[in-house]
Amino acid sequence: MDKNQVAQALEEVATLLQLKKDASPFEVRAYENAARTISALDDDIERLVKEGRLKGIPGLGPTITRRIEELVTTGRLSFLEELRAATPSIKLELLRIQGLGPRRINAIVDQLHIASLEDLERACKEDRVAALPGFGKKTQEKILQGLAFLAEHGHRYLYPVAEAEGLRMRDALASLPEIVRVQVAGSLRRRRETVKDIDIVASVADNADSATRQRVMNFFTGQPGVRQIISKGETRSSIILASGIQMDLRLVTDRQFPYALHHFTGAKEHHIPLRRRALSMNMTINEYGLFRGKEPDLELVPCKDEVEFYAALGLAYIEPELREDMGEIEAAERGELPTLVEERDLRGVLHVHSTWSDGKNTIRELAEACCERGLSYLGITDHSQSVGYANGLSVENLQRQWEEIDRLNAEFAGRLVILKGTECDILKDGSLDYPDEVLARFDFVIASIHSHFTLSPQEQTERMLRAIANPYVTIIGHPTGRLLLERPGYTLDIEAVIEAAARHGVFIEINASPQRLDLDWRYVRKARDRGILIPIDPDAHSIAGLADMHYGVGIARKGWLAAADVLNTRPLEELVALLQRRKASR
DNA sequence: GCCGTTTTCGGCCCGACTGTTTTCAGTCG
Repeated sequence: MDKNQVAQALEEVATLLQLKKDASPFEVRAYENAARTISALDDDIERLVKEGRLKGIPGLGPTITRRIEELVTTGRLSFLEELRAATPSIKLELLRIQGLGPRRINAIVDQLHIASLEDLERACKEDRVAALPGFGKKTQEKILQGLAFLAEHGHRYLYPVAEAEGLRMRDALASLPEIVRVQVAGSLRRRRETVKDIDIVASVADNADSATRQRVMNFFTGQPGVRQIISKGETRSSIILASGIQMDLRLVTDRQFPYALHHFTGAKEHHIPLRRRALSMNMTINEYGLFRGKEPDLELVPCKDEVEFYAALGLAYIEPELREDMGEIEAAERGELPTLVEERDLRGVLHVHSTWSDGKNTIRELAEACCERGLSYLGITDHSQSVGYANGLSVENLQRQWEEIDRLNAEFAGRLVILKGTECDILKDGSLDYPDEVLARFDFVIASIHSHFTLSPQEQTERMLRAIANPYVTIIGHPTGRLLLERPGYTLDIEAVIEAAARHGVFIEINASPQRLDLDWRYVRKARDRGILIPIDPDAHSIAGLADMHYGVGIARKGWLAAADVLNTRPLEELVALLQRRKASR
């Protein structure tokens, strides 16, 4: 049993607990905290349990420690099983409906004997929900809307969709004379791989009146493409856009802006320890300020931006991408946060498809586009021979492609170097899709899985480990094969993959395609800690696809990567040396 | 359920908006 399974069980306990009628919100939080604590552990959970070292970890008291020990040693958690047995599954389903929390869910299910979403819809239409104490017509109508929304948009959005909407609204608001500062906040600013809603924070002058705020809110809710107004006040309004995504605007005075921006950037998990820290320093944090002292003698600690905000708490500035309660506060305290990689640090690209396989542009067109982007090398990696659907290259066609690359390199000399690469399939048994004598002739080899997704976790891991051990493999492509919001990755032991890659000197890519963003940022940091250099690869199938590097950089930053941790920030000579060192070591 | 250099009991991050109320509960972020 690994720590993620333990964390998942604790999270499930928290979810089920809050649906109990006499639930204590603090008990719920205790399990949520414990789940986070466990997933942040560096040590092996089974060893910690065996050696009795769970005790003393902050956040794990006697009860939860006992429960974890039971789970790890027996593989079962009786407390969780009791909770599951006592909680109708419909209550869990209803949690996904906006506006329905534990209290209302209990009232609905227990008093109206609702067993399905269809039951609930019928109860609403028959006015039985509105008749419940504490409910009314409007609540019932909201529930109906929530049901419809869940049916249509019960999912999250890919980062680029949300980013485009967020920037469009930010720019529209910035054009208003009433607005002093405006910025996108929330999970979008933290560059999460998917986004549920968009938060925007804007400021008006410190002396702005109510009418000014109303004008801004009218503008916001009156934008083209607003499908529905969920709520509208003078400091907060929520809308649903035509794309189905929800957008919230928070309006504050300009003096409050840095605090509000920080507050609405989150993550909630980052705020909780930060506020605890503030309290220990005789300060309190809310969205309107950082205050010293206690009520009623609160004194604002002036901050003109977030840098000063963190400084007031004795911390180095924490970039939004890092605000996930993954150790960033401790690192900021010690002054050990990395300087995160930026797009302009990238010197070249290594994972690009051309018309030789399933790409839309010729190598020449791609090379020109790279020059325009100021890049100095381009790795062409068309698919290998067995990938029929993607027009994979036979050995014969490879030879012709290499001749073309040689000609183009002569033509582009001094501007760009084109490297001969391949995205070579990892076959079912872990062998590669070209013979060794062919692999030996590439400048570099990306090895990827594109078939047999349903092998057992053990088989899939062994398959991947065998590929990593192949001396001609330079980079592992999209290591889990996930497609965000579509399908999970193939099940394999990613920690074992990282371990093997570190041992063999193989790089693991961040596939920058916004549908993939694979390696996941949570593992990027682990790979970095094991000394693995990470290429940020666009997996471009066209010139436009080169721009996806932007999303890969976001994930690299979330994974704490500095420029030095990224393979393709290296100048050409250094990159070639690194690729050859790998060759020489076999 | 966890925690403690004011506390082993009584706190636990904090505020906006909505709707059903007539002073507040529920939900959300």
